[in-house]
Formats: sequence, structure tokens, C-alpha cells
Amino acid sequence: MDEKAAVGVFECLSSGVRLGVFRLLVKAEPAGIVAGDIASALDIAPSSLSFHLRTMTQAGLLRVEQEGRFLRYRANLVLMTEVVGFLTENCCSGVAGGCRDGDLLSGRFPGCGSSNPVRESKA
Amino acid sequence: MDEKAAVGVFECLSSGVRLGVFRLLVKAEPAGIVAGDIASALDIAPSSLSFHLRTMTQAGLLRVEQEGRFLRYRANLVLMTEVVGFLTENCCSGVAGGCRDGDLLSGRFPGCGSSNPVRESKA
DNA sequence: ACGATATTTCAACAAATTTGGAAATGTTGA
DNA sequence: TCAACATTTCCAAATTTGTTGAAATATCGT
Repeated sequence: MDEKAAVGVFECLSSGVRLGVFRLLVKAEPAGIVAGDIASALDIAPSSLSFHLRTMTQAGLLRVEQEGRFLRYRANLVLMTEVVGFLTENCCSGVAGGCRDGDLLSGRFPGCGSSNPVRESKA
Repeated sequence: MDEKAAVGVFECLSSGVRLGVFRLLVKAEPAGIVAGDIASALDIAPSSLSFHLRTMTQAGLLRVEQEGRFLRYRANLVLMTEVVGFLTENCCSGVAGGCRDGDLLSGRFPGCGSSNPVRESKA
């Protein structure tokens, strides 16, 4: 997962509405939910929901499948797994071990890669 | 971590600039980087960077410390750990086990909580 | 074929975000 | 005290995002 894809996903999750949609769809796995039902469950205007659904689908976060005159949406858990991977690898310290164990932080970091000379002050 | 806090963090990460700042600071742990150096490393106008830095600090993603006339920023790894937790708990399927193992998906979900009656079609 | 339904697309608009320059604030070293 | 510097705040402009209602598209049941 590259940075651009990650930004796309975070963009999706950075809206209360979209995060709500996604959480709803995660709970609804693997059945998925039809657009109209998402709209009524979350009380969003169909037109507005459609806008968010398209955004999320383009980002790869959702999968759609036509079902008669309904469109059934499902959460893409594979992508979300990759996002968690991206976060732990790139955003939870470069130190090996990831950030699952709490003692990682606020403790002492031996050399921290030796690539970070502490600059006291420039001028 | 509640939904509102999570949205705040995702908002921060939903900008290429801010994600770049955060990744840079994660690599620079635990030394942190002074504002001016972030600006030159990422080639952002100081005024613009300051705007993003404030946003991220308010969201709790960054920690600041004054150092003479410099301001040293550091990534808040604790919060990021919580975000990963939020994601695995709320966005990687309600099924116990989280989303660390790949076979979670695309497989069969026994009953999926029995709370998801598949609706064939409403009308 | 027809009317009802599900969803999307479109256009217009309101609201929020982002940017960069200029000025303000505060710190340093002499 | 003063000049240089780091950073922020303020402000205006450009861009992006989100919402709404109306119209379009497509499918269903009869």
C-alpha cells in the first residue's frame, strides 16, 4: 500500500458520515447492505449517500454488486487490513516490533536507527 | 477511543502534507524535529506548515516542546496505537479475532452474529 | 407497456480547507 | 538594547467538499 492509496482511505474515514457507513457495513459482513437501507439506517438523503458511497468505492473501501434494482454494498476488509499494516509499519515508529506492545513508547529507544542526530539548535 | 477522536485523527492523515509530516516525525522518534527543519525537509511554506502543525497538535497526533526559539515536534505514538486498536476493533469485522490473519475474509462466516438477515429485496 | 421503486447524476449553492505573504511575537547572542 | 532569526497569527484568495432537489437511468411487478 503506497502513501497515495493510504491518503485516499483516510480521506474516506475522515467524515463522520463515511466512517458511520463503513462501521455499519463491517457489522453487516458478509451480507452487505443495500443502499436504501444504509440511507435509512443512518438517516442520510439518498443523493448525499450516493456521493459518499461513490467516494468510498473509488478509494477501494467498498465493493458494490447489483442485485435487481438494488445495489448491495460491502466493506472491503482486505483493504482495511492493509491500512492497519501501513499504519503499524509507517506510523508506529520505525523501530522493529510495531506498536502492538505498549512498552514500545515513552521508554528508552536504544539508538533509534542512528539516523537521527539530535540538532540542538541551528543558529 | 471514541468515534469523534478517530475522525479527528483520520482528518489529519487525509492530507498528503500532514501524512508526510507524521511519517517524517515517526522516523525521527524519539528526537523529534524542529518546525523549520520539517518545512525544509518537506518543502512547505512556513506559514502553511504552521497551519497543519496546529491541526495535528490539536488532534493530539503531535506533541510540541519549546526549545529556545525553536519548537520541537514529536509524533504521539501512543495515540497512533489507539487508532490501530480502533480500526481493528471497529473496522475489521465484528467477528472475534480481528483482522490480523488473512483467512478471516472471503471465507465463510458461520452465522455472522445472526443479526444480519439477508434481505433479498424489499418491494 | 406502464407505473412504482432504487439509485445515480447533475447543477447550484453553502461551507470548510488550504495556501502564501505580511506582520506580530518571542528568543538569542552580542 | 538591538539586529537576526524561528515560528505563529492574520488575512484574502483559490480550491475542495458536502448538501440539496430535480431529473435521468434502470429494474421490477403486473
